[in-house]
Amino acid sequence: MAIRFYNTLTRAKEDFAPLAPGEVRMYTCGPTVYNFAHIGNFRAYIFEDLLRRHLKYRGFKVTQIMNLTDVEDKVIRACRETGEPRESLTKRYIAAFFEDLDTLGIERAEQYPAATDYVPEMVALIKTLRERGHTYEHRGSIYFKLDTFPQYGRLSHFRIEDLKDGASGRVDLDEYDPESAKDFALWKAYVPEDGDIYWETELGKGRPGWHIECSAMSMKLLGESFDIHTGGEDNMFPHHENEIAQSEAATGKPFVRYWLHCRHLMVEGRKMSKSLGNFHTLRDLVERGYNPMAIRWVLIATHYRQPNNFSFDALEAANESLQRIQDFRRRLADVRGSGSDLREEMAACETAFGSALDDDLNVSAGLAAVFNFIRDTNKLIDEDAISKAGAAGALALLDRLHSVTGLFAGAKDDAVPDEIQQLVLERQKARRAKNFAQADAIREHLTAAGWIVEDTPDGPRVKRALERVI
RNA sequence: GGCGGCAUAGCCAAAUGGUAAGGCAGAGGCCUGCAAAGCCUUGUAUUCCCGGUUCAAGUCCGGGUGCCGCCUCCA
Repeated sequence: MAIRFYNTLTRAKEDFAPLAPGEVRMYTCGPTVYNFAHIGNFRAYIFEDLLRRHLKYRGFKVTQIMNLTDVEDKVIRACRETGEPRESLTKRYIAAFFEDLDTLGIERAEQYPAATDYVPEMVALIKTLRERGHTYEHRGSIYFKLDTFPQYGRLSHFRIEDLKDGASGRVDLDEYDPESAKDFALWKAYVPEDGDIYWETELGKGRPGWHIECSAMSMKLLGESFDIHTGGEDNMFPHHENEIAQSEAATGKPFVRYWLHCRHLMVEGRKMSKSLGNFHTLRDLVERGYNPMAIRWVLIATHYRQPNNFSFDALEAANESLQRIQDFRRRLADVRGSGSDLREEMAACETAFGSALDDDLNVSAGLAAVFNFIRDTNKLIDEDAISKAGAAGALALLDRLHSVTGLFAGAKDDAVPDEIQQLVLERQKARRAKNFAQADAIREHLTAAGWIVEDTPDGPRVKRALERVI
């Protein structure tokens, strides 16, 4: 069955076929590096991670580009307020961003171009637009003239005349320069507030507008037409709409074939906001002792086009689910007997999982397939009806599905320290002597140290308790 | 004011118009010295409310209610 994606452009699920067979070129809108990213940002990055991983799982060669916006109003404001030079400020937050990606097990894109490294490309693109009559100048800034691009609004399904100037409250219309508030800046003339953040170019002294970087970098690195472009739903308008206008007006070619947008994250049923006190950066949660993989689970387990309700109850549930998977892996690793090689069960699981993901990344249905497999296989393990090869195959299956979801890894640190092992042995001795009081005391001691003992027919098994809330 | 989306059990969350997956939590049981893990059983689910279409509606249509996103630089 074909892979299908919901394309914002057509508002329908479409069969996916890349321009070049076997190769997918995708551009995923990245962070503005003026602050630590919050978990809402990471919902988008994890959705994009799932997308690239599933495409790879399906055999595509993936080239993913994610931009780093290191010059933009908020960056400049942060520099002005802190007095820190732009270079060092953005460098710090870029480093933090990559740390966060690692924390959540997000695979690296092929390239992370920074906007400031592509100023010449942006200038060239703006010059092309100027030559083609799509721009006008106003007080040294260069704007895109929307009425030269009649297709404007095709992605967000907005009609220009329906847009209400300033309705978002973000623009002070009295101070707004262009001929129409809907025209957007390609190049912004230098103002004193910009400090030392400017470029001397053929377009004058100033800096690029926000939207132009994505057009310039994506077309430079992926070609004038490419397969997939993603972002959060808020990027649909105006950012992506403007990218389409800039790119297609400049090249005359279709810019992007599949536009995928993910819905926002809510926290405890409300929109995440500082004033509601439910605003969380990844770092906050990790510092508070939450398991990063449980965070990944919560962020990934809801279909990307559904609003995802992040809650601490859900985080706890995700932690338990991870524990269940790790226990399952441990049981498989201990299988020694003979019996079923699980061939049919594994095929059924992987088929169900794969077709769920093929269907617009329906990860919830995919997880259900995995849990069904886990339950059925656990039953067989209880009955001692699985071969060693079958258990090894099941572990290999989990590894394959892990490559898509990043959720099915084994326990990170299975090495049991000698002193813990010693206590386990002592406890076992006490149990053999029917000295259960002592055995239980040792067990409590182990639990306090973060280790859980399970008595099995093959003897005691010790595992580390998963990280959880402190 | 305009455009778009969502509402499924205590929580999280799936479901080509064909009779409501899965996870977590809770309850009972098997197993266990006791646990843990695992398994079994367990949720009358009025699928937000009111109408309608249909042999059949969580799903389609209309009207409410609530929430979310966008309307110039927020994933």
